[in-house]
Amino acid sequence: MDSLEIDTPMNFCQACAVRNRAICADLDDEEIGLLNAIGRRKRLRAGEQLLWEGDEAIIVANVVEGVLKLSTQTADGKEQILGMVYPSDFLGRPFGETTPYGVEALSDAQVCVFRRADFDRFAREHPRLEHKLLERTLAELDRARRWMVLLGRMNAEQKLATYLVETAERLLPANCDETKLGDERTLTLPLSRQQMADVLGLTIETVSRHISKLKKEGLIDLPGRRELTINSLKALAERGG
Amino acid sequence: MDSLEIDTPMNFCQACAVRNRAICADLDDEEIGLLNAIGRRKRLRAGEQLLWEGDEAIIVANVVEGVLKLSTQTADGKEQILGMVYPSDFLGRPFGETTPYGVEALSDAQVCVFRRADFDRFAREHPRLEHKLLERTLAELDRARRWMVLLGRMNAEQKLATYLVETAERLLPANCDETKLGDERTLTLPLSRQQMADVLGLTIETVSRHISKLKKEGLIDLPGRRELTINSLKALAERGG
DNA sequence: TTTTTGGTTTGACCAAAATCAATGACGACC
DNA sequence: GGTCGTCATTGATTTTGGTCAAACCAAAAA
Repeated sequence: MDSLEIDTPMNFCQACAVRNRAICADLDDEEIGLLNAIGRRKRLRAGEQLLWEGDEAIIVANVVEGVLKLSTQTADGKEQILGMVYPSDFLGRPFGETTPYGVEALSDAQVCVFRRADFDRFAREHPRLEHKLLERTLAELDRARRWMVLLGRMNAEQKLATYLVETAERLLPANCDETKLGDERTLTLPLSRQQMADVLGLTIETVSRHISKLKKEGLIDLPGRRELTINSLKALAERGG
Repeated sequence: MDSLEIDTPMNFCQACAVRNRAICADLDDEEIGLLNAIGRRKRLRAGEQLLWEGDEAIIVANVVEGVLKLSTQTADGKEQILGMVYPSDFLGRPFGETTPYGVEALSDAQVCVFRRADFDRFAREHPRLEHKLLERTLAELDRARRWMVLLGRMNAEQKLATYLVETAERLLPANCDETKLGDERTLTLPLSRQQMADVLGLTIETVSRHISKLKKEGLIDLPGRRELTINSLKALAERGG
């Protein structure tokens, strides 16, 4: 299957949901028009793979909608999730020969796809875009390094608590605190237990055990397998070290 | 102490040892002159700290000579080394408020230091420099992510073997192989056992034990505490998973 | 030379997480 | 409503790496 298969022409950047947050935010109308001409909108179903690890780096993309994971396999078959990308995030490896990780949609998703060669050329000719990309890449590097501390120096409980706090901060309605009740402290986990294990460098059993432990201790509740209620974000954050 | 203390004015980029490899490589003479005007050469002694974690991001720098480590502390006092920088590498956090890691010289070193504000302005006005910085940052992100796999999914032996192979590949004379004898397969380790532990997310005892194990098994020899002889790079690489 | 010092090695023991193995629960589909 | 398949939980056991403590060693200082 051709990975540049076109689902929808990307005609209307103007109406794009992430127009003001993605790396194209600083471009003027003329530039947007040019970018429009080299990009294509693509829809992905949950579970569909956009890029394979080690592939020639043919494409890069902007996320418009949905959540995707970046991940890699070890020689002995274990998986490590390297990062998650959300709407307005950029993915792929510009200015590189191969894509160093696989990309898979975790939910149904929409992305703007560019051939890497086209994108590289466009970027070099448009410093404002390159600047945005640089700022994002620097922020991503900071994030990867914080995650290195989690992977290298935290125990299972700290890893899990840190992950849950981070997830809550991203997904829970803003300025939610302990005083809120019910739904407002409940979120839908974007990852399965196995995927959490792959993010945290643990096994599924260890994740499950520590989630149960946090529940038993009253810090969280589990209305459903994919539902999580935070009873005390503060206490949870303290467990994160 | 003012961290912009000047040791030597950075007058002669032309004569700089890393002139053709650092991010300034693509600049023309006029641009180099401008960059020259905002940078200062600084010497560091082994063990001296250039940046403190959490500091306002006042400065960024290019490494001219020596090796430095980027590292961070956890709440419970453990250290995680996030990366090492070598001559021609860039360090610091441009376009950011705070420096997310401490920087310490592991050997005597020389760096070109810039006030962050000056550097940021210069970079925005010189897309060729920004492009170089972007390429480096992307490469660094790839490297950080590969390290995440090591930290998250490898056991102690795999971590150590991987580290030793990587170190050998950087420090051993090029195209060295098993057929070589004696000195040509021996290198000086740039890190102490404790620092290796901090890079690999282990304790010093575990590092020591596994080094002894690899020695007992004949894959390596230890002529001195800081000396390492590789008997079989291939076999060592296999241990790395 | 002897002493001191700091990094390193080694051993005994312990705790945490992985592994192995059932069992349980939920949703999709018939 | 029942059955299948997937995912999650729980328990028993093993393995790994961490912790604590002691010995070791080499280089620098006295």
